Amino acid sequence: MREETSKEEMEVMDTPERGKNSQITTSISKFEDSPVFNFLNSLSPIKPVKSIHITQTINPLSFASLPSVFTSPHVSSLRESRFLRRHQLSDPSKPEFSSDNGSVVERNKGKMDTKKLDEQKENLDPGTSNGQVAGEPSCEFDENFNYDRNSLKDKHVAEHAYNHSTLVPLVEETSQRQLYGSEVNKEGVSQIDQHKEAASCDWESLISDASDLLNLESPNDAESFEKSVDPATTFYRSIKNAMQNMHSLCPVVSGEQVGGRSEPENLLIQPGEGHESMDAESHDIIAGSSITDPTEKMEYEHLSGLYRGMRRRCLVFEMAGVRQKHLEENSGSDSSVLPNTTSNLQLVPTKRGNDSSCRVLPGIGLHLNALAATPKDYKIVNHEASASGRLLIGPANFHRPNSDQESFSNILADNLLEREIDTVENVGLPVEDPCQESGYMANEEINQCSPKKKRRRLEQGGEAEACKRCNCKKSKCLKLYCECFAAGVYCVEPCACIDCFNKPVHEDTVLATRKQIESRNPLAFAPKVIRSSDSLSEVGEDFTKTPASARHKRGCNCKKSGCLKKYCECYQGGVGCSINCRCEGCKNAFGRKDGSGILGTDHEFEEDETDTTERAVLDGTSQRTAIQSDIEQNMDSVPPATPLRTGRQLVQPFSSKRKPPRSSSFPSISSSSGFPASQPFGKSSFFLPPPKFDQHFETVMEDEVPEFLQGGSPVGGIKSSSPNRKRVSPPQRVETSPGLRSSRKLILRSIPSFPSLTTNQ
DNA sequence: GAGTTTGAAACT
DNA sequence: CAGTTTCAAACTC
Repeated sequence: MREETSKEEMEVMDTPERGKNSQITTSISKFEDSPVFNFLNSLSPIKPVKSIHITQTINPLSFASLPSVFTSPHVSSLRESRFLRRHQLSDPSKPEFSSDNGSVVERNKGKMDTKKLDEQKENLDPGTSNGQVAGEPSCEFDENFNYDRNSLKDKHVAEHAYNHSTLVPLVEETSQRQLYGSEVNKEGVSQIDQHKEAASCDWESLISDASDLLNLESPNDAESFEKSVDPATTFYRSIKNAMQNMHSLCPVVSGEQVGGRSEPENLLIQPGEGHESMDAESHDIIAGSSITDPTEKMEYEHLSGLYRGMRRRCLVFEMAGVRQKHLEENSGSDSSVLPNTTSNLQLVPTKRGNDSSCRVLPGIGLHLNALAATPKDYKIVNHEASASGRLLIGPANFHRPNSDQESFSNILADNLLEREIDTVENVGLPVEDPCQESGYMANEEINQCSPKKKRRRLEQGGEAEACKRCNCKKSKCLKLYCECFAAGVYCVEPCACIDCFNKPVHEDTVLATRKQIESRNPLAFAPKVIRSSDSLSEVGEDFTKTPASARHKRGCNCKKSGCLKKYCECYQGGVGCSINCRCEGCKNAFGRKDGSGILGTDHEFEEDETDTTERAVLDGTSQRTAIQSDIEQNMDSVPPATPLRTGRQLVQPFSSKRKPPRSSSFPSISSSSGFPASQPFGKSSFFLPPPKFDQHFETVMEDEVPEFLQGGSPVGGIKSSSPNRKRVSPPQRVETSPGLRSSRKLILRSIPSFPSLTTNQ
């Protein structure tokens, strides 16, 4: 097993070393062929996998890594990954490294000195600074955990390296550097300590840089990184130089050679490393590989940010009910990778009321919880729908990176879309970001820890969640009037609500209320805006389209606003009006009901949704169609049916498939967040709500997960049921519209299955 | 910051 | 299902 992992790692490392890998594999194969090996194999149920396995294992590893990421909230997977990278790879070239270091340092010390923090804050954007600072606490554990892991790994590596520096093919200079460093350390413990100290110091100094980097997000900060790193960097450099010299002297060092020689050693070494270390490495490697590209890094960051944002409140929400389970489950599921993280999250003391959100993390919102609860679901969701991932926040995040790049890409695309949308909005529409970023940001960020505002936006849900603040005076924040509640998040300090019951303290009440609402409208907490992943990815370029691609499940009922103001949920969600809308005088900039809008016809939307849903579910395109059709059909009959996702089932509580009134629309986020039970997909939770852009995200997110819902297109179906029915009625399915719809029809036919899904609830 | 407008949510 | 009321956000001043 280990061997495989090591191999995988090697592969991951990719680059020139592959040749090595081949060699290694050969050696391994020899090893395997040995009588002893055979004997062992006979004893062990585990069949010896040859080099081939490696590839497979890699994936698993990646997954494992994901969870870790997931677990770490604020810091977000990114940091962790980065962090790991650093330690393991200690790749100076990467700017992130510095940031990671910073985080690491903090971890080590527990917390940065207030002064340092302040400095960092100053350096950082207000939003980011807040997020980091606030968020750090929550993340600390995770970070620490990672740190430990890294240290462990480093130790292992060092040892191994020491014996067989060549063994570690990892590779690249950075990795080599570490190895060398480790070797050096071995030579003298004192040296090691010194190095560590130096490193720590560097880390600290780096932290600020890291924060800056984070803000900047510029991938190419190697230079800055180095500068910032000074001590550590210098140290590594010296080591590196020495290593290079060594290499010059001894050709062996090259990965290939190493692989050839040490194969056996490698095997041993890896095994030696604890699972954790393995995971960490894998993570690191993965991260490294994934991150390698600046663009990728960016994406990563975005995602992480989103996740971060998402986590906050939603998580909190669920904490109440689910927490315990989640904790257990999470620990269990994630445990492999991040057991600590979960605990960490929980542990993370929330500084504020908001903090509760942080706490929540562990619990996650109901939706989230549901997701968390069922790891399987997670995976599914993740893979299938990025959206779900969102809700899940954690999960989604995780998955994306490793397993589903597609989802990842989708997410990224979503982000892009959001951005685009922003641009669009700039053009005409108002952006809500301000709230999020400005006011909420701080709080939210704090909770989330994620510095990046963008992410927040992206995470509609997150934003919504994060940013959302309510002002409820009479509803006690226990009705959908309350944005927080609707989003499935607890109210936080920023909220100006009166007699608020939407707090962790009143979990029972909140949950009960949610159930009631869901009983009425299963989709009440579902994302309001559904976006088809397809639309995103496909549309991609045309942000104009993108908005259109997404739709409001229910549709709006605007009469005076012309769907040009936030009063309009469609507009607010950054999506065009669709057939489902009953609006009068629709002038929605994102797309008019009549189809005159940017996007074009509602039909498209519908299609998109269906597509998205399908995609989310199937990944496979071909399947999609079938599935979509099914889904759509289901939707008609049933809500979103999310057959796919188990979560859906939960989500769908709404008994009546159709009925789900509009609910289908709800903010995915909310749905997720809030009432977890119903919608596992929490995904939506991320995005959903209000947020305009966020919504986009949400929509996106939703697309994936919600897709189910959508798929459900249900929206339409649901819508029909919902108050808006009028709009709905036309509902999509009917297909008044030409071409696109026709497709739908087909889909509907195929559908039948759904009902069962919906039935679950 | 107060008041108005708006449309969703909730209620009948 | 339709109509009305309630509510809080969005908006305006």
